[in-house]
Amino acid sequence: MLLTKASEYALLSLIMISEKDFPQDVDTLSTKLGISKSFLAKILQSLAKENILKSFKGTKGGFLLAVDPEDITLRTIIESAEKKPTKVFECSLPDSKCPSGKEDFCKLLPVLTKLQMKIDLFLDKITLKDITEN
Amino acid sequence: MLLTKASEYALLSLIMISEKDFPQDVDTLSTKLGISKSFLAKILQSLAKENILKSFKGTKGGFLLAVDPEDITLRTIIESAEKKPTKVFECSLPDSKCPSGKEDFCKLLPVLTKLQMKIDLFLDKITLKDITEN
DNA sequence: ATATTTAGTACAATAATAGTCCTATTTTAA
DNA sequence: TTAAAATAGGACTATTATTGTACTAAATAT
Repeated sequence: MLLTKASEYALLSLIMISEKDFPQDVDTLSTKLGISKSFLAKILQSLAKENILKSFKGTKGGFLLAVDPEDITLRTIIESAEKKPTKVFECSLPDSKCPSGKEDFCKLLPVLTKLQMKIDLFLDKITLKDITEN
Repeated sequence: MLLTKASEYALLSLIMISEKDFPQDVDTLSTKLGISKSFLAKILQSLAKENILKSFKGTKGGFLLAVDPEDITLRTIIESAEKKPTKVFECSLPDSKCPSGKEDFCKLLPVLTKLQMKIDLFLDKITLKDITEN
């Protein structure tokens, strides 16, 4: 699976947060989604660290979008939630064992890199606005 | 990560197997790749079960391609190795908690389904022949 | 016959994901 | 100015998926 629950929860929270113009707190959000409060808190904190969300402590605190929905791409959201880029594949063999043998390039890498590029392009093109509007 | 080592090893093995016209045994293949013999055996057995490979027991036994390289798609190989379709995402929330709320559809699903379709299309289009020839 | 090789299953180890818990800090508002 | 409400952060635990091992059975070439 390319995306984990961290991304799922991040995206669903962002949809909910973007609908309001006052901060949504983790307790409210996690209750609405029916998921763990602490886990969601960690995820939203990651999004805040990456400047997708602005966080407010204290009473009436919570999370607000830090930027316009059209400036937040799916890729940014997902990479922030997963705390690493979403990779199709990572070669695990040492060069010496690559069956490409004499030829000094891997036969697999070019095709999988092409797929990676397609995915990245897609995730870069879709913004939170695209998801929420309609 | 979309692909696990099972797919990586499956693909690399298929590249090697397709280069020979006599059966390649697991011991030889695993040694060449520098990976676990039993693990690779299980993977190749999966491929045989899905009729990607033909297996031969006994002395001089091993694995051979069961069909022409141009008839084996990346998707078939990967799904056989992973023993399940490669999914971008699987919704884990009950409908009642989906923040799409009143509207009875998920805002996330359409966009992620579109990505899934793009990936599937790509994996269906590439064959083992495309990978091996160069 | 026997050595070689795949088939199959049950098990074990490791790693990634998902989730919990506690304490500290900040902020609002009574 | 203090109490309550919230995020911040880190350490820890639990669960699940991946990766790998071990063993036994079945088939086959020589």
